[in-house]
Amino acid sequence: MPRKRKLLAQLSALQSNSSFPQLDALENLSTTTGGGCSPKSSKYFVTEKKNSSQLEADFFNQPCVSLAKSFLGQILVRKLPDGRELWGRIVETEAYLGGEDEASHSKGGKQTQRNAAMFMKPGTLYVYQIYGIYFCVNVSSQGEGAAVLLRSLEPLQGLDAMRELRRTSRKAPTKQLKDWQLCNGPSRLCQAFGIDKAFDQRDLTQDTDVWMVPGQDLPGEEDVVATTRIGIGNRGEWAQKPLRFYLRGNKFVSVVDKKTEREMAARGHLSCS
DNA sequence: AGAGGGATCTTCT
DNA sequence: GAAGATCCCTCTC
Repeated sequence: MPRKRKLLAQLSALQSNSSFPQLDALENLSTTTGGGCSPKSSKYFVTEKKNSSQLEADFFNQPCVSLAKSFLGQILVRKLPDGRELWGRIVETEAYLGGEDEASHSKGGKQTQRNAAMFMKPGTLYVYQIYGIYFCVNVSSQGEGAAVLLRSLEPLQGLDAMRELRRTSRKAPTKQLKDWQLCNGPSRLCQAFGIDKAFDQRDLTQDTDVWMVPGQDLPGEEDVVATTRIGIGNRGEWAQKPLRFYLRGNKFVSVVDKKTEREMAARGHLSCS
C-alpha cells in the first residue's frame, strides 16, 4: 500500500518535473503577482547587491555557540526570482556541535550525503527535509561538523510575499496569518523565505539569492536567553544543555522558556520582586 | 490553553 | 524498517 503510493508520488514528481511544492508556489507567486504590466526587469537591471555591507567569511568563522549567539540581531536577506527582497531579523537559533553532540546530525563525526554541508566552510547553508514535508536551514560554523539552526526571524520587509508563501502551503483557507506567525519556527521561516533543498550547500558569502546583513541593534549578553533545544527528545545529557538562544521579550520567538527567564532575572537582579 | 494525532518521505541501519 | 532539529488541525477543559 505505501509502496504503491510512493510509486505514484515518484511518477507525479517526474511528470510535473518538480518534487518541491515550495518551488511551485514560488513560481506561481512570481507569475501571478506583478500584473504583467511591467517588463521583465531582471535581465537588464542587474542591481549591485554588495553596495551595502554584508556579513563575510570572517564573521561565520567562529565557534558554533559563539556564532549561534552572534546571529541574534543579524539580518537574513532572500532575493526572490521576481527581484523582491525579503528581510528578517534573526531572533532565535540553536547550536549543533559536531562529533560529541548526540543531538546533532553529525554525531560521532559521521559525514553522510545528507549532512555534508555541516562539514563545509563556515557560512555554508545546510538545508534538510524533515518529516517528509518541511525544511530546516542551518549555517555551518567553525568546528568539524558543527552548524547553527535558524529557528525564528522577525520579518522586516516583504511581509506580503512571506504571507503568500506561507499560505500556499496549507490546505484549508485560513485567516490571514499575523506577522508573528510568519517566521516563528525553523520550517515556517523556510516556507516564508522560499528556502528548500535547492539551497543546500550554498555559500552565504557568495550566493546571489540569499545572504546576511549586519543588524542595526545588536543585543547585549543580558538580552539573550540560553536554554534547551527543541524537539530532540528528553534522553541524554545533550538534550539538557543550553544550546538554544533567543532574544528575551521578542514576540517572534517560537518557544519561550519562562522558567529560565525568571532564573536569569533573579541572578541578574533585573526583577524587583 | 494545552494535549494528541496525522501528514509524509528521505535517510541510514 | 524506523525514526525524525515540525507543523497544523481538532478535541477537550
